Amino acid sequence: MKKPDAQEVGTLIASECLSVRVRRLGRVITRIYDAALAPHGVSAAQLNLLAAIAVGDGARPGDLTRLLEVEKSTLSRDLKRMEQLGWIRSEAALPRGGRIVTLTPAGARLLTDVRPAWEKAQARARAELGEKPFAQLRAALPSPLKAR
Amino acid sequence: MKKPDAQEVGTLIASECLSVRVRRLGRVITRIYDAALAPHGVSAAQLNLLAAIAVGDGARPGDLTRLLEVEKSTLSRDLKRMEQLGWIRSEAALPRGGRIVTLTPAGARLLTDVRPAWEKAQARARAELGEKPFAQLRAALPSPLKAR
DNA sequence: TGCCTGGGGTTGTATGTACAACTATCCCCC
DNA sequence: GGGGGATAGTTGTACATACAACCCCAGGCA
Repeated sequence: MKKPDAQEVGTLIASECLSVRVRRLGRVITRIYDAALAPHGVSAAQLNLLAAIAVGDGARPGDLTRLLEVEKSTLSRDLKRMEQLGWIRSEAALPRGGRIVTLTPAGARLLTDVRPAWEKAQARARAELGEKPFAQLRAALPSPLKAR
Repeated sequence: MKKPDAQEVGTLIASECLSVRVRRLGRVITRIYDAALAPHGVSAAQLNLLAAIAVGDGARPGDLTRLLEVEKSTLSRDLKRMEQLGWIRSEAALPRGGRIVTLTPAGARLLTDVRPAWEKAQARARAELGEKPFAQLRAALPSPLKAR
């Protein structure tokens, strides 16, 4: 028999831990967007990245890591995949081997094509969460664009 | 030049998309908990799972997939790893090849040992987010225990 | 001049995650 | 008593993610 202590700690964490809730939400939300976007052959993560690149019509990888709070090694591989898919292009341009990433025409087309599916996912997420939690969440989480 | 359209859609998604915000938050939060828990050799995801198992002092995998909203194949592999680490045990017990997963003494000890580090992470997350967003988030997201 | 430092990027390795396909069981019902 | 369907789990494959360890190059500085 385990010490009853472990059960208490387990209950505490299961009910109070922020990472439990946030990670669970992430799985649910990601599934919704992935399902809606699947017909276009793009994932939620990839669409996030495409959008971030489109905003400035070209971005430096360092900006993207800060904007999306993603590790540089992760970004490196994600960009490589998207480059192989023909959605983006990366041009060596700056001093220290720095680069600039831009959308290809195919990437730009994908982004506009996908918009209805994205709106469907957004609506679906709102419905699943409920109107009120959706709004609370919106209020609690800063838009990455505002964030810096 | 891309059509300006793509830039508009990109900006719309970057600023309005729920998955962008939630996934970004997930990365930030996961990093905080992982860092705090690292000295104990346990990840945020593993602690979440350990806690869920501890709550009922034993659970069926099917319950865990619903509680954590995780795919059964994901759960299968995560449990396998934790079993190899000696934290849990899984006993064949029920009808349709069903099993019951319980903490080992080592798993129970880990859970209690890790509590201070978890509290540190929780405090750190609150500080990073700010008092108000933290509370809003708490209110918007149901505790998985309540959820069903 | 030659070294150190720091920014920018990739690669090795491991985990977390999902979907699809497959296997194994049990249970109901004709 | 033999399907058929529902339930439970594993395995193949691919992507998202992170940390650590590297490599490259530009500038400062002794």
